[in-house]
Amino acid sequence: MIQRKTKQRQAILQVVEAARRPLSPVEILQQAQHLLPALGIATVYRALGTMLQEGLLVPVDIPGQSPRYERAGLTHHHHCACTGCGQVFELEGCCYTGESAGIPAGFKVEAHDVILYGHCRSCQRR
Amino acid sequence: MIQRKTKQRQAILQVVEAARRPLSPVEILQQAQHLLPALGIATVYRALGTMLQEGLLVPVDIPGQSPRYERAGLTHHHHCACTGCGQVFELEGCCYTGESAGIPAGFKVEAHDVILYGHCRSCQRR
DNA sequence: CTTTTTTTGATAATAGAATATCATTATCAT
DNA sequence: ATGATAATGATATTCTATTATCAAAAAAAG
Repeated sequence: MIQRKTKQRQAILQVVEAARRPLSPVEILQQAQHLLPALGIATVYRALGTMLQEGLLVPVDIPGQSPRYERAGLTHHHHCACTGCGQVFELEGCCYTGESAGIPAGFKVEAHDVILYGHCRSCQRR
Repeated sequence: MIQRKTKQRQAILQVVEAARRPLSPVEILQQAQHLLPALGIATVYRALGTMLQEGLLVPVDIPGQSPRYERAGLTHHHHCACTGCGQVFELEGCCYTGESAGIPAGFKVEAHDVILYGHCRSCQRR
């Protein structure tokens, strides 16, 4: 699969790398359109697909929401999500010890996720 | 909203209460059809909706999957999900201490979730 | 600059889950 | 048992996210 260097992909990557939080495809589209107003949503999905394959990005899944994406290679961390506006933020570090009771016999844990839910500052007043 | 006692709702509630793990709407449909073969998916969704409102059930959200449901009132716990077959299992207790670094200023944490991912015994051999 | 081939953007198509519709059936109060 | 009305089941519809299509534009190579 040959990859050409296009303005669109550069803009998309730039937006994701500059973000301090994981972004959804639509958020990426909107922010990248500040750089390239004609950018289309299909291009965003295509770029996300190849960047995932290339290992430049990783998905961040929050239940009930479309997947977010953040740049790969960040130190191990988790996220918190605002129930009001849907924004997702990064946390630092991880409290998970690797031990849990009740794991079914034979189940091999390979990954884990911790998500905090709440309301962000702007959504407090409701 | 008046609630009549129907065979369908009894079967649905019975299936959820008997399950040792959270079930998706389709899983509930399939298992309840062992009791009531003519049961339709619309009835399952309707029953889940009212049972959620009544507080009989609570949703269990796993990223990228349709929501599961389990009976309400269980002690605080979390879940693990098999990446192979998609089954979700209950864990016991909770390791989350309530402290996390990097919470954005003004963000008020109201809930949290911990999910372990891996492969269950039957999905090991692949 | 020209040619070749990939990428783009607009939009149609698809897929999956959840909801709405409505004639029929079942429940409940009398 | 009967009548009023809620619930059901089959299916159509909606909704939303993602993918496919294809002519036009852009990138890379010569």
